Amino acid sequence: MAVTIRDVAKLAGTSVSAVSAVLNNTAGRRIRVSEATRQRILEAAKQLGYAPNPLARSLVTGRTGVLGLVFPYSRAFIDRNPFSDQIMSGVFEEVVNEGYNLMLHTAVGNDWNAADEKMLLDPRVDGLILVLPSPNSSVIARCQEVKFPAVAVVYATENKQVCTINADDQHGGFLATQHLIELGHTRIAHFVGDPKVSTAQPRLQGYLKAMEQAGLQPEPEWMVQAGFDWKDGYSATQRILQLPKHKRPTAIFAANDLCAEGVIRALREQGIPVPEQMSVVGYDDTWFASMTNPPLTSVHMPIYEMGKLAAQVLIALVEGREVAQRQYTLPVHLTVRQSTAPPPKESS
Amino acid sequence: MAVTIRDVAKLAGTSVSAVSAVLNNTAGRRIRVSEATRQRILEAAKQLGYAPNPLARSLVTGRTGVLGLVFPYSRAFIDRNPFSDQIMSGVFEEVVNEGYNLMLHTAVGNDWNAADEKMLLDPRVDGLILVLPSPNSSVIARCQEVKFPAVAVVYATENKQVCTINADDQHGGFLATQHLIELGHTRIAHFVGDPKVSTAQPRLQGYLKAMEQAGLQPEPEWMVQAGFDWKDGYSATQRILQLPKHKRPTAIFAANDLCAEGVIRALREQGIPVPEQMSVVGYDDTWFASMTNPPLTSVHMPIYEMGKLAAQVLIALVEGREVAQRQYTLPVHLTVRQSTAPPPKESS
DNA sequence: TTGAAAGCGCTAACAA
DNA sequence: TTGTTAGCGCTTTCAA
Repeated sequence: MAVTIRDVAKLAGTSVSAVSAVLNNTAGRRIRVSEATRQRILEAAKQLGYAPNPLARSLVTGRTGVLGLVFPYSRAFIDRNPFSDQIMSGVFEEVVNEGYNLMLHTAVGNDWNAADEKMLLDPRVDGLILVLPSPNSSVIARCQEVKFPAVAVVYATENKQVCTINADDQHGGFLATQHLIELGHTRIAHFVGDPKVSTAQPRLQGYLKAMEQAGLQPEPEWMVQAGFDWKDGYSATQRILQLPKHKRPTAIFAANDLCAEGVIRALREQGIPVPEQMSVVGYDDTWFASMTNPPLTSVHMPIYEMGKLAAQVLIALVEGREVAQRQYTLPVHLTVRQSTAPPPKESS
Repeated sequence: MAVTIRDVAKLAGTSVSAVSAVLNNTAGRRIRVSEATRQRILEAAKQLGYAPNPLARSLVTGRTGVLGLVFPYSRAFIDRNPFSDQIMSGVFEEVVNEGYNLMLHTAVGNDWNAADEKMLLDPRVDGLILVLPSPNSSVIARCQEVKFPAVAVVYATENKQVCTINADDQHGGFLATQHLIELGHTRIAHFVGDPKVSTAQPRLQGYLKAMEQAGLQPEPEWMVQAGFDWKDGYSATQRILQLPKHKRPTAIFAANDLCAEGVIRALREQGIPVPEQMSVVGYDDTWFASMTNPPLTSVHMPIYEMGKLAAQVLIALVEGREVAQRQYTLPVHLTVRQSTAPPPKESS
C-alpha cells in the first residue's frame, strides 16, 4: 500500500502531528517544530517518497483544490464546438496556474436547467463554473441557497448576487450590422441562434438597433430562426434564397461562425460568390473563422478570456477573498476579414 | 453543515450501518435489511436531502469513480486542436455513460516525459488516460511499477503489458500516398509531423512504402520536416514552391488537417488552384476537414472512438475485469473529398 | 517544542 | 435482521 503519514513519523521518530505541521508549513503559519526534527521529517518523507493523500486531507479540511466545470450535456456543446473548447482552455490555464485541478461534470440530458443537483453538493469540488446558455437555472438558485461558490458563464439573470461572465452580445449584434450598413447594404438578414440560448436574443436586439438607427426597416423574412450549428446556417440560406429578388438580402449576419460556415457553403453550392454577391458576418471569431474561404468577418467574443476570468473569480470566491465585481460583461469587437464587401451594383 | 449518514440514521431510528447498507444496495449484494426499515431509511434520506460524501466513501473504499485524463501541456494540445477535442469527447461520453467522473490533469511544461509523477499516485483518480504523443514515457513506467491502472493513447512502446490505443498510422500514410499515385501523381511531397510525436514516423513509412511499391523514387526535398500546426504547412509549402519546375511536386500529403489547411492557404496566396494544379491530402479527418475550401481529402483517424475505447479499457481495468486485449491499433480509411485530382496535363 | 487523541463521513467486519 | 465498532489518512485542538 501507499506510504502514509504514520510511516514517515515512525521513520523520523516523531509524531504524526509533527509531520503534518512540517509538510503543511506554508508561509505565515507559525512554526512549531525545531529545525532538527524538521530536517529529519523532510528527509524521511523524501526517502519514503511520501505524498499526502488528498482525499483524507480534504475530508478534514473541507477543501479539495478542485474546481468543477459544467457544460450542458449536448453533444453540440462538447463536441466539434470551438466555443466550449476555448472556454475550457481559458479555465484550464488559470486553474493550472493557481495550482487547482479541474473536474468535468455534466448536466445529463438536454434540459439545461435540470442539472443533477447532487453534483452541486459534491464535496469533491470547491466550486463550480457553470456554462449555462439558458437563463434562470435552478442550479444557480440552489448554489445561492446553500452558498456554494459558483460562477456562471453566458448566463442571463436579474439577480445581482450571482457571479456571471458575459460578453456584450447586444453590442456585438450592433457592430456586425453596422459594419454591413456602412458598406452600403440595406437588405440585411440575421440568422438568429437557438432561442433557448441566452445570447441569441441580445444579438438580435443589436441587429434591430443598428437597422433602426440607420432608418432601415427589416423585413420579417430577414430574421430567420436558425441556430448555432453549421446545418442551421446551411438550411436557412436555402430558405432565404427563395425570396423574390427585391426582398432578397445582400448580406447575412449569422448566429455564429459555425452557422456562417454553413451559409458560405450553401452559397458556394448555388454559385453565389462571397463577398461579391453576398456578404457574410459570423459571430464568436473562434479560431476557425480565419480558416474558412473567404476568411470570415466576425464579431470577436473574448471566449478564452471569459473562461480565464470565470476561473479567477471562482478561485477568489473559494478562497474567501472579496471579489471586486460579481458580474462582468466583456467587450467585443469586430474582426473584419474578407467575407464582407459592398453590395453588388445592380442590387443597391 | 451538510447532512450526514448519522442524521439519517437518527431520523430513521436505525444505525448508520443500516443506512449505509440500504444506500449501497447495489444488485447482487445480499440484503441485510428488512423492507420496513429499508423504507424508513429511504424516507428519512429523502426528507433530509441526504447525499453521501464521496470523499469519505472513497477514503474507505479506495475507489473514487473518477478517471484522470492527461494531455501534454502544450497550448497546441488543448487549445485550438480538434484532435484533443475529439479524444476528450469520446472519453467523456463513455465516462458519463458508465457513471464515472473525469478529472483533467496536465503534464506541466513541454517535456512530455517528465509529467509530475505525484499526479500518478493521486488517490483521487482510479486510473489514468494518458495522451502521450512521445514514446517511452517514464510516467507509464511508473504506472506499470506500482500497478496503477492506465491506458495510453497514441503511444508507441515495445512493452506488451502497457495498454495502448493507437491508429494504424503507417497504413494511413500508405493510403494517402497510394490515392495520389492512383490519380496519376508521381511527384508527391510529404510534410512530416513533429518528430517528437510518435505518429509522424509511421506515416512517413507508409508514404515511402507506397512510393516504393509504385516504383517511384522520392526526392529528398519532398520529405519536408514540417509539423502539426497550421503554420508548419504554410511555410513548408512556400519552401517546396522554390523547387525547380521538374522537381516540384504535383501533390502534397500533409502531416494533418491543420497542416493541410496551411498548405491550401499558401497555395491560394500563390494563385495555385487546388486540386487543379496541386492536390492536397490531410490527415485525421477532424470535423473541420469538410469545412476547408476545397473540402479536404483526408485519412480518417477514428479519434472519437479512440477516446471512447481508452475509457472503456480503463474502466475495465479499474473494475478488475479482464481486458480482452491490451493493445489496440484501430483501422483508418481514406475520405476522398475535393482537394485531390489527377495532376495537371503539362506536368505528368 | 512536542505528542496524544479526537474526529472528518463513511464502509465493513463482527457481534448480538 | 440489526447495532457497535474499528478504521481509511489526515488535520487540529489540547495538554504536556
